[in-house]
Amino acid sequence: MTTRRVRARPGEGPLLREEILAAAEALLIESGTEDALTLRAVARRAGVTTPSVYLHFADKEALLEAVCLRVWDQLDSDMNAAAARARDPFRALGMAGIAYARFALSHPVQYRVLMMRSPATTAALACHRRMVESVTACVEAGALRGDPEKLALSLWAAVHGCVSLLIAQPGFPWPDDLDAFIEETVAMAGFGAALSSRIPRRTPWTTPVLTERLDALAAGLPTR
Amino acid sequence: MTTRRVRARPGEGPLLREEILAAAEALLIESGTEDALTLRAVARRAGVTTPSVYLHFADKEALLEAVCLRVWDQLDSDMNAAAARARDPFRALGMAGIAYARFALSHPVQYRVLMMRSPATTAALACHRRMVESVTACVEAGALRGDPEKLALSLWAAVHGCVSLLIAQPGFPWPDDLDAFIEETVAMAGFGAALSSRIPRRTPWTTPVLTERLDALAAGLPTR
DNA sequence: ACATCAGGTTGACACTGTCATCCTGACGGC
DNA sequence: GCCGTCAGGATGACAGTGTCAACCTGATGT
Repeated sequence: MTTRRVRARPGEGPLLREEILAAAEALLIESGTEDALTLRAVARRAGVTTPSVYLHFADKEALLEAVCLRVWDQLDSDMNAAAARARDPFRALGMAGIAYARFALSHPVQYRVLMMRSPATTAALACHRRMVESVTACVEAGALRGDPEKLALSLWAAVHGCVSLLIAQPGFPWPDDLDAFIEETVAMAGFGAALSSRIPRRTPWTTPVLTERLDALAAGLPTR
Repeated sequence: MTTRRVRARPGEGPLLREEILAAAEALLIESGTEDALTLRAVARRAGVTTPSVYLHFADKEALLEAVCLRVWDQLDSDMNAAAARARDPFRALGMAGIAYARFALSHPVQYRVLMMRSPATTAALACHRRMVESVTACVEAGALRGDPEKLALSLWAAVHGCVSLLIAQPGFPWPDDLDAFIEETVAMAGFGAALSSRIPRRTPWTTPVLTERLDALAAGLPTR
């Protein structure tokens, strides 16, 4: 214990909490993995003994969750800002999806901890709620049809799967242009929701008919 | 160490490897989480001392990966069997996607370990390769257009995201009918790939036009 | 001056992955 | 029948982990 932290004065207790969070966040970002987040390393970095962490966090898991939730507020404002750049609700939905992916890739450790572990449901609920808002606007505008809750779930799953694989499988031979891949996945999900929500399940469509209609539809769209 | 395992005779060395794998798999399934897989628990269950595990596995991570890879062979045959139930390639693609989701939900621990951790890329490669095959058939049949590799990635991402969220967020308020949710997500991805692959990026489509065309397309499809 | 209590520290416990070292029993050669 | 050899393990130990009960300490209100 080389440099010991000066003791907080009474009433300034929560001050240490912030220092611990900052130390843990730095450790997480520098190492790139949550395995490096040991209580001893965090305490040493905060200039405090190990058990002092328990004065502000119930256990290691609570600390880890608190650290990762720290960046989560930015997600909502990111998605809002991105959606605001398009007045059309359906395009705004796509913008929000791309913003979601960018956010996840900007905070890979936090995203993995909160979304790929057992119960970090509060963060997941925030994601879903935000999605439902954008989807509801699209339903009201007529771009999508059906239950916004379920539509949002499927759309969310698609973009989550994209960033989830990118984060968890860095050794995979991903395409060179990741931005393009993300955009294409978001587009697939959006167009898919628009089309699929118009086709009742158990509809006896056949692939040749579908192919012909899709070709006709695409041919009728304006080209740049 | 109550019941000690009878020692294997020379030449029967790999026999213990299977017993360790079986013990580890049982531990994984009974507990439902990989945290319960400690080397001591595995060794005790196999009737062997702890360091003996190192005779057959480099370290704990290698054991965990080997255990989870044990069920992975079934995925390929599951998807093949499901795809074979439809002669149409595009419907077969959907069947394969649903089979993928069912497999993942049947082996949640193994799926999480192999797909939501840092480098288990061999399993991911197997998934992707299998997807590319189904997608290639759809491209040749005209249902999808574009690069099968990228199309497969986006489709895979969608279904992976779906099961990934279901596995990692069990506390989330999911819809009652999970099968329907999975089918809808797969349908969204499939229809989305079909439509999106026909619309070049940066196409200046507008939502009202798109909505009108989609409604017309859906109205022209046969009803049951 | 004194009791009080927030804000820590000390020391320990059980448990983990991992390793160097040693033992043991079956086999082949003579 | 005997012995060396080597695969197949067992022993004991080490450093590191999360966690907790017990203790200390210094500022503050009175």
